[in-house]
Amino acid sequence: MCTCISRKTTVPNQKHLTKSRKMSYLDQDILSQHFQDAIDVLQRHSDGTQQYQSEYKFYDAQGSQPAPVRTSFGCYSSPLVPDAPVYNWSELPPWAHTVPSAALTHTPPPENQLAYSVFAQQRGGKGRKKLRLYEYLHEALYDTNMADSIQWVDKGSGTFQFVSKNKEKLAERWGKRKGNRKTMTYQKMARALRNYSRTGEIIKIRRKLTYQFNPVILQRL
DNA sequence: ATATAAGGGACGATAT
DNA sequence: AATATCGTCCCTTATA
Repeated sequence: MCTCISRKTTVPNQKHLTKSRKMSYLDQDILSQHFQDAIDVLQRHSDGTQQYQSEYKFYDAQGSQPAPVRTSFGCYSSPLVPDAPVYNWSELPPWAHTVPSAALTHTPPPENQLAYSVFAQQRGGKGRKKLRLYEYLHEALYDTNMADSIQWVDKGSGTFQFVSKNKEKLAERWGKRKGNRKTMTYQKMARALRNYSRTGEIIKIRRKLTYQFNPVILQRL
């Protein structure tokens, strides 16, 4: 009884006909990915997962303007990992044409909203905008209790990674935080993350469960 | 071959 | 009323 009605009437085999992506990774990609893996391991073994936590308070209300230094453009890959670029920008990343041009030339509405968002949260309580997913993720990345679910791969470049085993827990918390009706899952959360790839807040990089903040967004968080 | 991760279209829900 | 931002579902494709 009460079986869920199939909510959708999609034609299965027609929808995805248009997408025929050229996959077949280049050897270079695979190599860099393996390099990244190695470096990741090294990093964790050397300085652990939480590095300098104190100086990087999120949403800290001191001096409403942290004097943003946006000079890190032109090299999105981290200075900490010279040999293994976190992202292969030569492949025309999603925000190569959206973010830098938009964000740096004429400050689009999304950023204004973002600024407002952070501002509103600082004021707390009233007029507070809804928490955005990337804000939550950023917050979680600095939450030691979440370290088993999400962690930085390279803080400098804004690269982070979900932990396969506990990623559902993080998703669940996210859903509760938002007060969703149903349980949030990683799959659904990742769907939202994929939307970020279009808008540029966060992109997916070619490592398992690994994403990267847009530097512009990151420095405002 | 199987499991898991990733990608994305379509549409609903909710706050702004 | 319109839009932004997901949330939900569901299906395909890619990778390990």
